[in-house]
Amino acid sequence: MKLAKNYEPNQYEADIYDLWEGSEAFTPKKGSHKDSFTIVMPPPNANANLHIGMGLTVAIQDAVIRHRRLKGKHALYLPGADHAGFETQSVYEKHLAKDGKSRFDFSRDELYAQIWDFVDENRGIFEKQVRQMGASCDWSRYTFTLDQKIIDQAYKTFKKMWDEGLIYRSERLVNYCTLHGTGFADIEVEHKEVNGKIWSIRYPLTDGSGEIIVATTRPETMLGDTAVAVHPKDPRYKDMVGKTVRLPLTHREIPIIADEYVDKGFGTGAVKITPAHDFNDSEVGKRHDLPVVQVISHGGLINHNAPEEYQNMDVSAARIRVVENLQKQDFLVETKDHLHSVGHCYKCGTVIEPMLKQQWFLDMKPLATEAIKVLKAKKITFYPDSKRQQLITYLENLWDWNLSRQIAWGVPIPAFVNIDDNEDWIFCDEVTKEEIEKNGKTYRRDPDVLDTWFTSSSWPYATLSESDQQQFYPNSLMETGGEILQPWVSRMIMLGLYEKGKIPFEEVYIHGYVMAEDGAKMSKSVGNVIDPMPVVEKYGSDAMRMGLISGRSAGVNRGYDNRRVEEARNFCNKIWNIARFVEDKLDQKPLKSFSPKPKTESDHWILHKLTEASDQINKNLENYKLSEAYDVLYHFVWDDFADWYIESAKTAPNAPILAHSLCSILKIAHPFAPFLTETIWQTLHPDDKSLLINQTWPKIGTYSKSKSDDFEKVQKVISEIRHIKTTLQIKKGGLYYIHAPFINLQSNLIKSLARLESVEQVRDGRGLTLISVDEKCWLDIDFESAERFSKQLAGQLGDIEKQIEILQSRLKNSTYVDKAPKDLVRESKDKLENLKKEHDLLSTQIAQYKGDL
RNA sequence: GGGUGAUUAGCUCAGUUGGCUAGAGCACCUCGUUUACACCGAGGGGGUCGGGGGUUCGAAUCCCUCAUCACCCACCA
Repeated sequence: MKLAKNYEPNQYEADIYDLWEGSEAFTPKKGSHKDSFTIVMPPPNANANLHIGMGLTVAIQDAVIRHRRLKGKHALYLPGADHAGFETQSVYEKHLAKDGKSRFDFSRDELYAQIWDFVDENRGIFEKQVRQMGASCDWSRYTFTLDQKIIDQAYKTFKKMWDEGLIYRSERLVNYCTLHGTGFADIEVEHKEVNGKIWSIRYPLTDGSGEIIVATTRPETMLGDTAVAVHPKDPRYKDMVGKTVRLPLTHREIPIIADEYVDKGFGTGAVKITPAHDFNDSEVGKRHDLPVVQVISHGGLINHNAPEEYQNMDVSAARIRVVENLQKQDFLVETKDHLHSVGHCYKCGTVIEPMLKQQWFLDMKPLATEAIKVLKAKKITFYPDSKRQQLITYLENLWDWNLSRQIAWGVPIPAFVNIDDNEDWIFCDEVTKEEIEKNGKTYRRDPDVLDTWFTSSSWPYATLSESDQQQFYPNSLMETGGEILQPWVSRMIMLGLYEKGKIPFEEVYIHGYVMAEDGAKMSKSVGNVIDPMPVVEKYGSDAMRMGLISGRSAGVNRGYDNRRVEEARNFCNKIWNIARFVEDKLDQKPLKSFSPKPKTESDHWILHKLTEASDQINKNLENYKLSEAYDVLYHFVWDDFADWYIESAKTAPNAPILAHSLCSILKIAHPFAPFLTETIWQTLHPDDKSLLINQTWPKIGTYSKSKSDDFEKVQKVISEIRHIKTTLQIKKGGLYYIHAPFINLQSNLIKSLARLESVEQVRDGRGLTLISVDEKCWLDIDFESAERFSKQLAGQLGDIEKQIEILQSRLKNSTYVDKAPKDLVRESKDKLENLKKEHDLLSTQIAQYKGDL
């Protein structure tokens, strides 16, 4: 089989993936933990097609996995999908809305079943797309977050925490979205700056001795006020503490209390306290044992605890009415504009209402403390390291975690309450039943489900069987985007330590977001989301992967750049054509059957360069410098191998060296361009069942360093001549054809390239031609370009003189000679010597050139 | 309010403990009718590394300060 002229990725990619998947290549062999390498894929949401960010995820993770596999590790890349509880349900609700329905038209079980089908369909699409991107995952270990083993693990953990008193049930303020009808964890609330107003309101003292003026941004909540607070050391209000005020509009009598929480400098220094609808107020209320008056319902309407006038109004309407009435009754002192931060539902943008609710909470203190310890001890390496500190800060300020969600799509909370007293809770994992009997009593299931992060936080071990855990836990690398550092990475660390007593992974690599091409964040509502699949179809999966990796470093957000993908596509084609050239010289023998025997200087040089490149790429990949590794590969293959070695090898190709080099290039390029390299490998091993994916990283080649250096000297000469006028070219039959102005240089060059003893000269009006005696090689000298070059040479001479000056003054500086590292000083001296020589050479050349003309 | 990161060529970005004339890709200009490749080859132009100050023999790199832009966190009514 011959390689076609251009690389057309979509002709090969699907077949190649099947070839891999059909073999055992993706399944790691059994072995020790030390000899293994694991990445458990952060499960993408199973509710939608993949976007380009997943392309980057796969590109990075798969490159690392393939590299470790080539290095001889038992590499496991475990794929998965996330049911993404609330996320998925809200996507599905949008589907329902199109048909004019809402989730409240269905029972929980019906809804659950419908979403299950919906997700099942999408999961197929997503799995196919991950395959198209070339991810070398072990599909036999594929895990969905609603698989029984994950649920079992979640219940096991839940029970353990329950038994140890870490999980508790409590009526507390939670972040509540009145539109979605569910509570959230703190991390899910999005704070936005909002231009609001701040109102100052007169609260008259009941004893008629005056008034106190409070400032608030939410006047409607005053319907539920149960106190006014001032700072204990505030002289303005010292005498008022202990008195009571008559709450305007509702006319309830509430006390004035003193609490450290109040900031004397803000507003009027007096704060209204609404324990039912504000987190701070709730804390103050607890300290002072204040009553809690809830005036906003879970649907976001004012309830029966408020005066009738306001009942069933929504919050914003109530606010307007309250302000109007305050003004009418002369309680309003002033209104000012006020910029402040307000929590919003991250999905629908509804203002989050702090709402009193019975929920399950997890006490985070003990878990966080352990996690902070391992983070501070650097037991886990972070790329970039700044993310580690960020996590510590987060963990240090963590509040208890609200585990309850009032949605259908998720893992039911395995808790049942005694229907007689509504207080006696028992743990039971028979969650398919609504009610159970125990000890002659009836218990009803908690209708809520667990926060999706609670189940997915066991991901590093729950995905693995018992025996797998021996080999693959802790995982080697957790590679993920920065947006889930806090909600997910932190919790995996806490739960891993809690359940397994070990860190869940040894290294964490955080990639930045792929932004839209203009640098803005991609979002569905803006409509600038980039779909990776058309990119894969147009340029190939390899080009997309390399294009995303190229020039991108850990933790940094960057826009998608199609030029990078085109660059990578061209690179794929370059490798392809290198393979075609080499294929011609192989004489039908399999690529890997050659052992290299370097003959010429260039042979030694390319083996040296190859060794250097494979070494650097290896080191960069080990340190997760994907972009740098790719860069080394790109320039080695293109500049060194294609532009220098192949060009110089055209006259007398050394097949074993070409074959060996290509063989190595395929291996070191494989992590970046798996499809392309495997396609070439398969084509060049027609009668062989071996797979490139299973080969081993290239061994260090043997070469002579001095001969390699010799070739670099030749390169330098050639470069100089090219600089004069372009063409070092090979005619049919392998003739050199060179334009150049300098006889001496030319003669040397011809000799070094063609190893000739003598040359003949022919001169005409336009220039001078040098021809080797056997007429296999000649140089054509063009006076016109020589003229141009003379100016450049003069410039060059000037540059060298400047450098000499700098070096000389540096070396005259005694502090430099004393303080700078000795080898640096020596280097400077050597360099000065070389520059001087170069200067002399150039001067003579210029003189000679004038003679030539 | 607190924190983090960024600012380098026309564009998108590299530049790991301070040390070769600051790099790449794309774009631009000149040249080339080459059986590996025009998804190509050779060459070229283009940057006072955001401004200012400091430390140092030496700063894109360390410190201070100012400016602009991102992002994250947060219970100041």
